Amino acid sequence: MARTSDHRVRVELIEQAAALLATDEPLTLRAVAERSGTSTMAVYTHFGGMPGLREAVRNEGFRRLVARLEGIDDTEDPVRDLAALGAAYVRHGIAHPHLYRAMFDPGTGLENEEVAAEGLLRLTQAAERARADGRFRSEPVDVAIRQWIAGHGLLDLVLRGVLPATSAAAHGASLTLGVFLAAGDEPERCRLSVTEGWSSIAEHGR
Amino acid sequence: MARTSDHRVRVELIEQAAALLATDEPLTLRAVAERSGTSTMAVYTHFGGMPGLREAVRNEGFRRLVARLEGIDDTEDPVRDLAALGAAYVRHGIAHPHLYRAMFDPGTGLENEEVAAEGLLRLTQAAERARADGRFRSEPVDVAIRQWIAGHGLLDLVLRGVLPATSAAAHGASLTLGVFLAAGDEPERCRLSVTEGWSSIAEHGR
DNA sequence: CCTCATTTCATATCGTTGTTATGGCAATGC
DNA sequence: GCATTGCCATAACAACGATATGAAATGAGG
Repeated sequence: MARTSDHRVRVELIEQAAALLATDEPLTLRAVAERSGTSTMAVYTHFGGMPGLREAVRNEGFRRLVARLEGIDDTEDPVRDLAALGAAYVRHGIAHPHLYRAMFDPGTGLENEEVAAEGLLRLTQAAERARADGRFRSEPVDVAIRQWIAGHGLLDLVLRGVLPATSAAAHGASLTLGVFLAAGDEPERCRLSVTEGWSSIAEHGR
Repeated sequence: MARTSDHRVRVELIEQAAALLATDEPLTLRAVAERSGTSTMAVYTHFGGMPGLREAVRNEGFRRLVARLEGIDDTEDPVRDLAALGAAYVRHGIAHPHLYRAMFDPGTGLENEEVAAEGLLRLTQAAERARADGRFRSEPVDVAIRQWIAGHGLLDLVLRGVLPATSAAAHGASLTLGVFLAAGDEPERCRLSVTEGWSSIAEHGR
């Protein structure tokens, strides 16, 4: 076989596709090929077609998001950590709107289900620690899913322009607080943990 | 001018477009024209093009959703009513997945912003009553927005197939409970109101 | 070093999509 | 009764994704 491992073209195509999305230009087969310095056939040899390329971009988006979440370190307050993970999720989405939008666009989703589950696992682990500490009574995975739902709903409405980005922090913190209260946490401690967890991310910028 | 008011073709086009979406067929210009018994130009005379038709379908979706919400009658428990509105929202989206998806698909959104605000107003009014009864401390419109965020996030993830539809009720009720707890309601009363409000809708079917 | 199988991609073409141009037709206002 | 005006059928166009075909490049076996 010729060229066993040399994805230079492959990663270039993904990169240029993401660049097109980031600049609001329509993601078209010919545009990606031209900007990558190759021809349209390259997309077919590497991804089998345009849907394959889109899926590759989507997986790249999930990878970056999970990497971002894994950059959040545990502290002795798991509720704070879970709030910090939710805040990082929302801020990452706002910082990379087109990539986040692409992550939830089309079709199947085999590989990205794995990496999405990997990201959700991180939330679940924090919820498990919170339950071990006696602060949550609900099933940890349910708490994680509900915070994901809240973050995704907030992000989706903000990125569609129906809610202003300036209100994201207030709504996000309040929703997180509600999820934790419904899970059984004590109101005062909970409010403190959520405030800490959410503000701990604010500095990071993007 | 010929034929001052006769939208027969207009509503037929919208109807057939919605029918295409409902059967998972691709919404294409020629398909809509053929199924409506007319030609492609009709779409341009009535909607100015394909985006205009899509927007008309979207507005129709909003109208139906708001009509559904306005079918929820007030009781003496505003918290229960607000929960019932959220439940109706989620159930309606699950019952009409393609229409709900179309509502949040493309671009501008002038007219539908009005009708969307009209639907949100209904939630806000219930939250205002809850605040007048001393059960909520938060700003009513914020409570309404947060329940909308939760419902939309849940609906979006369910309709994309990442969450099973069977789990929608449990997550929806828990998220609603959390929003109300974060707004300041008393836990026991709140849990009762949410349970009542959510189950009051179950019978209605679609 | 030569050959040959295999991968990769450049060119050309096709089917389908949304859009525009053109003209006929029917209904309305004077 | 006639011109005007809105409505739509027909046809052509541009752009898109997809496919066919063949040339160039690469690595393995003798």
